[in-house]
Amino acid sequence: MHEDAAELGVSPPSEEPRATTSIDDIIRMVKTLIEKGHAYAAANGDVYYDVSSFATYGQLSGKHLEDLRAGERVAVDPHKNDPLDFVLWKAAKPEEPSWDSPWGKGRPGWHIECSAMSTCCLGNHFDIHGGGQDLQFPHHENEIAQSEGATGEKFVNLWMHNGFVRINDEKMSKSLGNFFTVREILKLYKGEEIRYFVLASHYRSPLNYSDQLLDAARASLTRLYNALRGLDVPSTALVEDEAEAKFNKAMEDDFNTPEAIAVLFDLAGQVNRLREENMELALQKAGLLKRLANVLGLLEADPEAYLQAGAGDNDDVEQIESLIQQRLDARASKNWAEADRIRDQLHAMNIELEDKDGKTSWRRC
RNA sequence: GGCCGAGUAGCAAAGCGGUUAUGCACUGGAUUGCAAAUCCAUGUAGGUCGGUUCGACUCCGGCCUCGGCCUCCA
Repeated sequence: MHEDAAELGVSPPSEEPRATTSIDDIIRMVKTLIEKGHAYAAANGDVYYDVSSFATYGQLSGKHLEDLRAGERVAVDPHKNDPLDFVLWKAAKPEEPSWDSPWGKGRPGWHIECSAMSTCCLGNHFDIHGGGQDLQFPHHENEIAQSEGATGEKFVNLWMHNGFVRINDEKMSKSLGNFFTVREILKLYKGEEIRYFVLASHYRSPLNYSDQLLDAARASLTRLYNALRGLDVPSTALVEDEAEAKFNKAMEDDFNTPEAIAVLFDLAGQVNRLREENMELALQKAGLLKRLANVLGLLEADPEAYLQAGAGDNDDVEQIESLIQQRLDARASKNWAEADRIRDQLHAMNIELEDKDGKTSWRRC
């Protein structure tokens, strides 16, 4: 998993706590919740959270307790005071791993694990908590109730719930048989292409996967790299530019990456136009383009290297360059038929040529 | 059934009560030996039915469709 994440340009986490090594913290939090009147131990050895003790329960997901009770569809556990109460500590079952606790042997409930571990690693109050949209209720709702109930402090400032990946507008799932992994896609597409594909729609929206969309991502990225190609891009670029303000505004608006990417294309167009008439300014804009794209983890590669790299192996570079030289010779003697034949041959190898200023560059397509 | 969220041109995807989103694809032109890349110009939208407004893709309501959650597990 870490390898695949790295391929997509995802930074590794600084801490990865495990529930099984956080049992003491979990027990401590459950005890605190009981002491503060937010939880109760039932006769069967379970400990439950008393939802009615937390006034704002349901606020995150916009739910009301009455609606939730009305929607009950399943037989209620008789040990709960209220059907909505959820388990903090579960009495041990014979075949399951268990730990000692003040309430007897048992194991933690799912929700409390996350509250205890996040509080331990990040403190009582932290800035951003993310997760899939399916976790908003009840899991995140329960985390808030637990953490704020235990600490008396605000839990997190901002919740980010991402949409699901779908395939042909169907949910990706094992039962539908349309399940595949990042690793499999990485055989066909570069990590940066997948990253672009993900960033090209808002994180809250569902993301529909298809090879056509990955191809489109590839084409878009090619345009951006083409704008930088052949330029000696300065590492320090324009301090002030309208584009930067627009980019930042988009990102500050709940990570509106599609809008931020549109700014990148505006800059790419400017660079392309300025190359002819004002190289100095073109370089400044290119530097800005690269710097802003880097914020999104894009355009970090050398353009030439990127455009010539295949998704798989590429051990045929020598052959390609030899063919290009043969074609240059043919062109020099105005043997257009031979030149075109070689270009067709390269095209069959998915190589696209570009003649410019007497030189020929190539890229994979 | 209840509660949230969404429905934008050929494909994908944003903002915005009136003025070009953006990318790919398509069309015409420039450039090129021909291409490619690039530039210029242009076409194609807002699920549906109503309402508010001088004016709605944008606000309000109904309907339709899709997604998430509403039990356990993580």
